[in-house]
Amino acid sequence: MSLRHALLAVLTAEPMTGYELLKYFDGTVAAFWSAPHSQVYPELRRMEAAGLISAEVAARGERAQKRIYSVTGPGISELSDWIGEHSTVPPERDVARLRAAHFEFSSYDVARRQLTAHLTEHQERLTRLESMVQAIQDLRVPLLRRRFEKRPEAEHEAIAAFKEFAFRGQIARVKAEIAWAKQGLDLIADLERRSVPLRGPALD
Amino acid sequence: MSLRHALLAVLTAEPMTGYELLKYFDGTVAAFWSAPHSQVYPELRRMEAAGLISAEVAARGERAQKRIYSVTGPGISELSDWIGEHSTVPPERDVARLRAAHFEFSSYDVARRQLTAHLTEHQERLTRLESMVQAIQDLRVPLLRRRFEKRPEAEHEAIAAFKEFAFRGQIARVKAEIAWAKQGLDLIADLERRSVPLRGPALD
DNA sequence: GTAGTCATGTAAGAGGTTACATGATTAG
DNA sequence: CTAATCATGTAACCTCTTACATGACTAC
Repeated sequence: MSLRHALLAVLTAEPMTGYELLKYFDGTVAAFWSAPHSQVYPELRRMEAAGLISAEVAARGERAQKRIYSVTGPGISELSDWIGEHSTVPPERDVARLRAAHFEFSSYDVARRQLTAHLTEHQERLTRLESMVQAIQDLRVPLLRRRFEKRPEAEHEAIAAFKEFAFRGQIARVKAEIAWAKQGLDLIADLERRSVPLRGPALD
Repeated sequence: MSLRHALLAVLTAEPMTGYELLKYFDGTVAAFWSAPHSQVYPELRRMEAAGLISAEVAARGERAQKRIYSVTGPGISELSDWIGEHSTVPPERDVARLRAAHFEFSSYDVARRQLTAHLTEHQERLTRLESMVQAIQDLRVPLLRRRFEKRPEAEHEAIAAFKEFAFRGQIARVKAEIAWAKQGLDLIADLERRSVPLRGPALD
């Protein structure tokens, strides 16, 4: 149940509404975790019921209201405990790899299209991730600035370092995917040039 | 719905029972996809109902029976179509990274323990994956040999190449994880040596 | 006989996706 | 006045996890 901890983690930066939280889930934090609003709003209610966060009902305009959530003491403890928990790596479920392992049921054209899509998708991801790391270094990340405001200056270095470290992990991963896709395209080019036959979708 | 295609992919190698399929899911194929038996048996029944596989009921001993599944023509088509389908990369959900991004709520000791666990877990994976690649190259993989027996020799090269390629993708990924964990341990050593304070789980 | 393997299920519940749904506020 | 944004829900459905359950066969 990590959605809960992802939400807690964001809320430790500053109190905010579910709606604002969702924007961070589509932006910065999405690199590690994301969730649709249909999952976030009910979870926030449950977390409130569990005492991990508290809501302040504020007015927006004349009639409308909004709930601004803050992390409570028990919420911080919960987050802290979770950081130290032992967790087994979840079983692999990788569609791209499963496909690639059975490209012989398709054609060189189809395989090339899949790998090209994989490549461009991860190249785009890489660009986003690298600009995030740059933004962390330049202290241009709003959420990070809020964190800094709440904590003594001596702690700032470690806070930023861990964020950057996490993003560097994602960068390493997408770079590995990019290299893999390129290798695959090379492999296909070679097999095709040498006219190595594939099984294809032939009925039997 | 990729469980279905993972099962189809394995069954194309040779007809087998759900039980045997599960062993492959714990062995070779587990590097890309895995599922518990409680998910596999019902799915096989559904696939049979959909005409993608057919079951031959065979006797085991005097009283007991078993169902040996084979992929049908429509099953091969389904697998082939799926190879070419466009699929969006699923949203990231990475507990290790989410944790690492918030290590400041913990202690250097706890962070080190998490990263060490990450490191050793992926080192073990690496060993397994590398021995799998070796086994593919030496043609010591039973499932691959069955595939070869069913296909003309000219196709063997591409079949093996795609399997190896897929495993190399997993190897690249775990190597990236290993490097990341090491960088994290270095980072922690440096911060700790310089006595950079962390927030810790302090209640506020 | 008994432990290990072969073989196959059901079911409750957690977590996640997708679609349906509503309404207020604000900027142009 | 109208479109975009703010704000929050419900519900059906699918996938996956975990636990409960059963029984035959085989080697010792």
